[in-house]
Amino acid sequence: MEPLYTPHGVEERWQRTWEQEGLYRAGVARRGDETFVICVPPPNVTGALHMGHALNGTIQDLLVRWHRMRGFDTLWQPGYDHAGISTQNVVEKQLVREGTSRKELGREAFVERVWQHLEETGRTIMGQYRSLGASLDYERERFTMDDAYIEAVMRFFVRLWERGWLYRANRIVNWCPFHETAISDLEVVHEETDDALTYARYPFADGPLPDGGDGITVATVRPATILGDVAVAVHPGDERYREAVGRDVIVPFVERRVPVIADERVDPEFGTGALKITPGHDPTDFEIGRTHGLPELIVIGPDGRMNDAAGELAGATQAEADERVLAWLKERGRLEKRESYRHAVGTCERCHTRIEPLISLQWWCAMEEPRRPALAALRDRRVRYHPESQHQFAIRSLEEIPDWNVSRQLWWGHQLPIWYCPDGHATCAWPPPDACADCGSGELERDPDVLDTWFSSALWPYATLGWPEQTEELARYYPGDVNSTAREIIRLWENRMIWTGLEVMGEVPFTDVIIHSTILASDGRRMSKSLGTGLDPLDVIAEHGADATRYGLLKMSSTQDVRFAEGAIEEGRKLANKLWNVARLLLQERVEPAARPTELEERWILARIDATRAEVEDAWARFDFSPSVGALYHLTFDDFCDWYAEAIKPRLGEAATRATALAALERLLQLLHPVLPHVTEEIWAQFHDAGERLIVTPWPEPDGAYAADAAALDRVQAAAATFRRSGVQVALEGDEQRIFDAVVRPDRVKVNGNPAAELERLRREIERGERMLANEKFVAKAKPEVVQAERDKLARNRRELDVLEQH
RNA sequence: GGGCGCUUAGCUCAGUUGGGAGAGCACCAGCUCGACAAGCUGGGGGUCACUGGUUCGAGCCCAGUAGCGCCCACCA
Repeated sequence: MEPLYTPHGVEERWQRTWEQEGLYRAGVARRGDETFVICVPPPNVTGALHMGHALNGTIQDLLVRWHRMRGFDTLWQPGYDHAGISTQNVVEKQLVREGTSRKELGREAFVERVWQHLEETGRTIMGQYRSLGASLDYERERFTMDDAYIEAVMRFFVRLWERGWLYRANRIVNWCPFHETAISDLEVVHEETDDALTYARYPFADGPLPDGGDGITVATVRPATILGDVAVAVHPGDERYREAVGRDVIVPFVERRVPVIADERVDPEFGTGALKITPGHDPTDFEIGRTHGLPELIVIGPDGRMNDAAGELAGATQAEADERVLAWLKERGRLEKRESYRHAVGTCERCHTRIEPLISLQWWCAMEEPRRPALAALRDRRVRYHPESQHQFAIRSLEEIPDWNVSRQLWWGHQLPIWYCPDGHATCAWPPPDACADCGSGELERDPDVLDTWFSSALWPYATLGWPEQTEELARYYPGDVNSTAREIIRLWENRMIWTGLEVMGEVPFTDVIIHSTILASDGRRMSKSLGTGLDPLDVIAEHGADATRYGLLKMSSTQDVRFAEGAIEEGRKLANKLWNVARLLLQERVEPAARPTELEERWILARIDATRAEVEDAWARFDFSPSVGALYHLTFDDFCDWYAEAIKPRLGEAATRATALAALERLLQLLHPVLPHVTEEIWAQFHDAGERLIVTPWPEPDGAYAADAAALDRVQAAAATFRRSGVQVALEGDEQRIFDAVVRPDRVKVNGNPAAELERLRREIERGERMLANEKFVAKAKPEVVQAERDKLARNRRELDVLEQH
């Protein structure tokens, strides 16, 4: 064994060994009927592991390794998501670089091309999980586009249809002109953009008002949409426009006569307080239009250009149309002013093209009914989000959930199981129907749209187990236990798994959802490729090792945003190195590990290990990881190495001492294994056969045999501190003196303390205690045990002061 | 605009029901003792963002202020 532990090579070797020996398989170490199931949030096939994945993977792996050791039938389900729009986006951009396009290729060839792309790049992600030491059951990899999974998606869609929750409707949607598809609100990202606010004059159609007003000025950032105006709206309480409401104005450029209406959704503070209403191209206007029964004019097409309804501007880009409209206004003196205006504009999260709000015919899933059982489950805490604040957020999200637009005008994804006959009847069925359910026509054409990619993700916990087939695995492993993910996925994924799980299986898919921290760059900014603040976890692993990376990530995780701290990773590396070296000390001559403590320090370390076991179990059960790794660090460095190993050094030649030491080391390695799987397994292998791997060894049982000794070293440690600070030895007896001599080595170590400073410190403490106890209100009102503790402390300090003063 | 969170040592962060301000790193000093490209020991360093309040007692509870971050959001 080398003095410096180097993870490289060691970690890869164990990752291969564990997998080859089948130790990642579900149920491998089960010793009872209890199951523990986590499914990994399926990463996008196109993506690469980022720091969030690494933290999430570490948390899940810790829980899985822990439960595996506890004898649970453990399943950690891996897989990928086809990531509809993201994947299509990547391939489409490739095609653009190659000088061709999706449309040139045609749908079939394009989908073929996507599959090719996945062959090349898609399968690298699991390799990244392997590098982290993630003990997923890799043999069970699932993909949302596998045949069996497609079957599940189709069957689920038909089920929703049969429930009467699916409907087709024209609504305003977020339209991405690049991908030419609708996307959900959750896929829109708002970006600050510099725009111009144009103030345009709309004259009254029937001449000036009695008070002399001859028109209304409205403000818009998109002059081209003036062509689609069907009204001008003002706030009902706005005195400025009291006379105008009910009259008509003339829309510029198209010279259309439209009414002035009153609606309280108009903000009288903004612009002129008058809003032009364009139901075809603005969500608020759409709502107002529907309320007032206004026509819905569409002047911009799916490609983002002006359409035929725009007359002479048909085919123009919006920028061109803006110019033409502005020129028209200017010529006629209707352009009041233009001012620069910075505001948030919705863009497609994948291609960052400006979103075009568009009225479009889409399939929707009504949410009123399906959300109900999920809401009840959250309120009853049959599912709990951690931390609690996220639980509240999840509930609010379900309370406010809008109907779900499930159709996408993409080519990559699950095509809707809906067929239309020439009469326009829609038949929803799977397997594909032979005839129209309404008229019996055999001429059926399948709806070209595909499902929102999150539709298939929503089925992940049971579709991966074989649903809709009633497989043994589904019966055994559903419902699962824990799901762990990032905050922004709560509405997209978590809540949807909960309601679909309740719908299909009648039970929630898991009982706990861990919403892990977001890891920010070390300067506090968001980690992102475009900002150049991203950090590749594989680089961190390459530099410090997977164990250190895991330790560091767990150490960092705490509140919802944490800064990446390399120091935390370095701490993990030091812990692995320390463990390695104390093992070198204890394994110099091999004996059979056996806990037969005869000495005080031996009972003490066993008690300390057991106390830490309890502490760690408690923290992990609460999904609180950061303090637990700190406790393990303290146990290893301070208790195990600095006190226990030092105390037994003089007796290391005795086989019995080493046997107990190795038994203690075994327990230490077991506690550390879920955090640092590789180095612990590597050390374990130094004194165990291949037949007994640490990864599947039983987690230490509670062992209260030495609990009384947990505090036994307190006096020795206090004496050591006094000696080191002052050079004065407090009298000890027997074992305590022996341990003191072994650890402190008073005869060989020069004291660097300062007796005067120690005296002063003690006097200050005593004075403080006396002051508190002299306070009648404190003595009267504080809890009795607190008062007693103060008295004890004061007495102890006085005794120590006596000893010091005598020297 | 709404929600959530943060503000504690030079840096990154812990501080569980209110009762002696902590860790790791960095820095300074001493030691080298049977493992530790290091380790061990000790030390310096903090108005716990600010202002009020509750309390015998507040980093912790309450109200407010300021700054920062993330998420969400249809002010044209």
